[in-house]
Amino acid sequence: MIPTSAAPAARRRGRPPDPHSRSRILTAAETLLDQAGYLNVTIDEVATRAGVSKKTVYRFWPHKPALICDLIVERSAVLPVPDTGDTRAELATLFSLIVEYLTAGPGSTMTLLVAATSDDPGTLAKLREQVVAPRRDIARNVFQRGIARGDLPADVDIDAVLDLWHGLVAYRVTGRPAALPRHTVEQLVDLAMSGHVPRLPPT
Amino acid sequence: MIPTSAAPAARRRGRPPDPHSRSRILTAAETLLDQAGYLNVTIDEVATRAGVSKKTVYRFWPHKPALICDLIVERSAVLPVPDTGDTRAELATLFSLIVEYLTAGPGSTMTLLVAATSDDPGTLAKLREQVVAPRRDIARNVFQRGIARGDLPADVDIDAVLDLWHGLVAYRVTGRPAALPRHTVEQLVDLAMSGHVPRLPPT
Amino acid sequence: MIPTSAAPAARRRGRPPDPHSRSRILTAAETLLDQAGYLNVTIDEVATRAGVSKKTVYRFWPHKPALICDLIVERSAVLPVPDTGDTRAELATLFSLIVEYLTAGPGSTMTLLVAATSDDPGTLAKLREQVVAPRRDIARNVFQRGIARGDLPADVDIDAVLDLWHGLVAYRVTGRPAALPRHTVEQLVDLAMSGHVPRLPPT
Amino acid sequence: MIPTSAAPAARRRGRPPDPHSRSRILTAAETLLDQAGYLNVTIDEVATRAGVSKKTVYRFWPHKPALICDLIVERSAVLPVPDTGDTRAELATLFSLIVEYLTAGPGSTMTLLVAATSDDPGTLAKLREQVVAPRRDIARNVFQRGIARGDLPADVDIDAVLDLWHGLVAYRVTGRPAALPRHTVEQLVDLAMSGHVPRLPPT
DNA sequence: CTATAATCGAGACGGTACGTCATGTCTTACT
DNA sequence: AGTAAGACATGACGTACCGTCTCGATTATAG
Repeated sequence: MIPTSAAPAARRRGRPPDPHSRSRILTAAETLLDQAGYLNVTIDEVATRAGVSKKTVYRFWPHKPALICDLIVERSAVLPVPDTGDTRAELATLFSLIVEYLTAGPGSTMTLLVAATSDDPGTLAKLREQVVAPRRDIARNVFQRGIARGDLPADVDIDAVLDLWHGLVAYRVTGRPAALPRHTVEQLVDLAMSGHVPRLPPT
Repeated sequence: MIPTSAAPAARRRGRPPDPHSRSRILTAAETLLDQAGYLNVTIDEVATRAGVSKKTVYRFWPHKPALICDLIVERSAVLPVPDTGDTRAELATLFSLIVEYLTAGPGSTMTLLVAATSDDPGTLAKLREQVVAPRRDIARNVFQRGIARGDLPADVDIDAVLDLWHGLVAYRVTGRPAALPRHTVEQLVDLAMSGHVPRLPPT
Repeated sequence: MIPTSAAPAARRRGRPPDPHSRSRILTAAETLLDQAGYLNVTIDEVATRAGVSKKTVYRFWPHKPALICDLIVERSAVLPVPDTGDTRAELATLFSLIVEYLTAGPGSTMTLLVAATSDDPGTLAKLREQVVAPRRDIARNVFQRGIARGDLPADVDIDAVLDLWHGLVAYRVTGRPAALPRHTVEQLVDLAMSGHVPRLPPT
Repeated sequence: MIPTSAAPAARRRGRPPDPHSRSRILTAAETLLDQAGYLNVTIDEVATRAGVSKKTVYRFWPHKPALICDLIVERSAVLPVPDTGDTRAELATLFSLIVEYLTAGPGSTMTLLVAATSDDPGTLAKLREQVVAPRRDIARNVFQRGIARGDLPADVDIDAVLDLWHGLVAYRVTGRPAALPRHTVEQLVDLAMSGHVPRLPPT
């Protein structure tokens, strides 16, 4: 057989880390999370399903919440809301992405994870910096484009509006399970378009 | 008139459960919950502090989540929003009660509790019927009084408005920690007063 | 005038104890003992099977070992070895009664009960006074009749012989389960008849 | 010659059990057993004293009786009765070792242990195979040496004699507490030496 | 005929041990 | 060096039995 590997310079010693492990652990954790819920995810079970030892899991993450946190970080695709020139359409897109994220996507675990991590500021901070903040920036951009186009008042309290939207969706998922009808979503977008939303205080 | 008196109630036998124990357990659990958080509440510790055996705890509740559930049920005082004739003031009162409930009150444990109960539909149902629903009814009344007075449009989608408000507060507490400034609250009340909120679809 | 009934014996007031309870409890305990063994006998279960409350059980006996003790006491029929004039036949009868008692009768629990009661001198004493001692007296009589008839040496160490016999049977039941063949029993009786057994030391 | 070497033994993986733990647990259990008796031995306490977690205890043994069983197995030193050429002296030594074993040694727990294991045939079998049987073999050898030397009849029913001896001692310890005087022991040895003991049936 | 007093069945109670399980760390042997 | 297997300390879980203690019903004597 032909000796492949053309003398890779600066040979590292020892067995190289398995690049697949990390993602296999994340996949296993995700499956379990969906099936059993956060509190029933077991590191033992994750390791078994990933065909990996617990040691390896703990090499990548210091503890369970950190693992779940990363799971959410990596699975939280950035909000794809292209600049189409149509402010109303962009807001509608944004809203439906929020719904999808919090309903079926990784965001549905967020609330719970945050609750379970309430005594672990580090993981909590990471979650906010790497998941919440980037998404919020994108969402904010959508509003700012609308303001720039003159479609939205300049003093719209963007964060308040986004928190209202996120909050509504999240609450209908966990707190008081109920559907979110199409027309309610459209009304909320219309209210934003017409400026009937919280405004920033005059500086 | 037919006296709809219920059946003779099938005489119970044996020593009745000590209602004293029950409330002492709940009190101990509440203290622990406030001090250490849901995940650190221990049945052993609750029993010890209540001066009660573990067996007695498990006689009243089948497992930890059920205990905490009852704790929240009993401690979730009904929303006291008296009919003052002033719709705007009543809405403001309602909003601040929501804030208080979700920030410092029993509502702050709800998320984790709901998660821990995910495989116990009974407890979950109880939580919703005895805590969420009654509070929602009271809140709805405040809006209906406003409608009756002509201060609010008849087709306000009350549940949507309340979910928006609850959601915003909950999200600012857990998901994206941020203060909820006074003026934002007032703007939200004003928007409701002016009817710039979701409406029910025409039937 | 009728003399007011000489000494009405201080008539007790209140509901009289149910005379059946005691024996029904003993019967239930006996059944359970046979089925599940001493360590698996539960007062709860005994009470349930006897159709009686635990309170009633504890009215008759202070604790579990005492109940089992009484069970053995009452079920240990006195050794019926009639004086037939035939010493050898009487010894054989005695031996087979010992075998029956320790193998299938109440005696089979004795060893265990004694072990379990090792820290309860009171119950232990009762057991010895009311069960072991009376049986021993009868057994001793059989030997003394043999001595009186001149069939046995006067200095036979009766207690040693009886302890040898009891010990052998008990050991074959619990310590080293094995059958006790007929011919072994006969040999032991023969050895006693021929005086080849421990003797009392010369006083 | 065929090398009867066993299979390559299917290489075990993972961290091997710490043999240190095992013996420390046994030591702790032994201390507790001596101090408090079988029924008062607590796995929690054993684990604490051994500086070991309960889990570790349950890794080695499935339940308490199994632990105590192993304790007795390991602490039951084989009967040291050297071949001195003097049959009578050897029998006396054997008898006194039996007394010591059943009086102060591990044998005194046997009864309760056997009872506690009544629904676990495996543990029971182990107890008999590894404790009772080896001791019996040694004891039997002493008699067989005596037979070979011509000091004892060839058809002595060794097991019967040994069961008589064990039974007597055990009975005087538990069933009918009484001293076992020196002269009684000597008489029993003499009876064996003179062949006045049960014999095997002619085959 | 009512008051008093005891027993009864049912079962809650404090205590204590049980045996199981999850977390996060550490060890061994293999690659 | 990195890994899979898996033992380890810690500590909560929920269950079982013991012996005690109510509760309301029942059943007798006493007045």
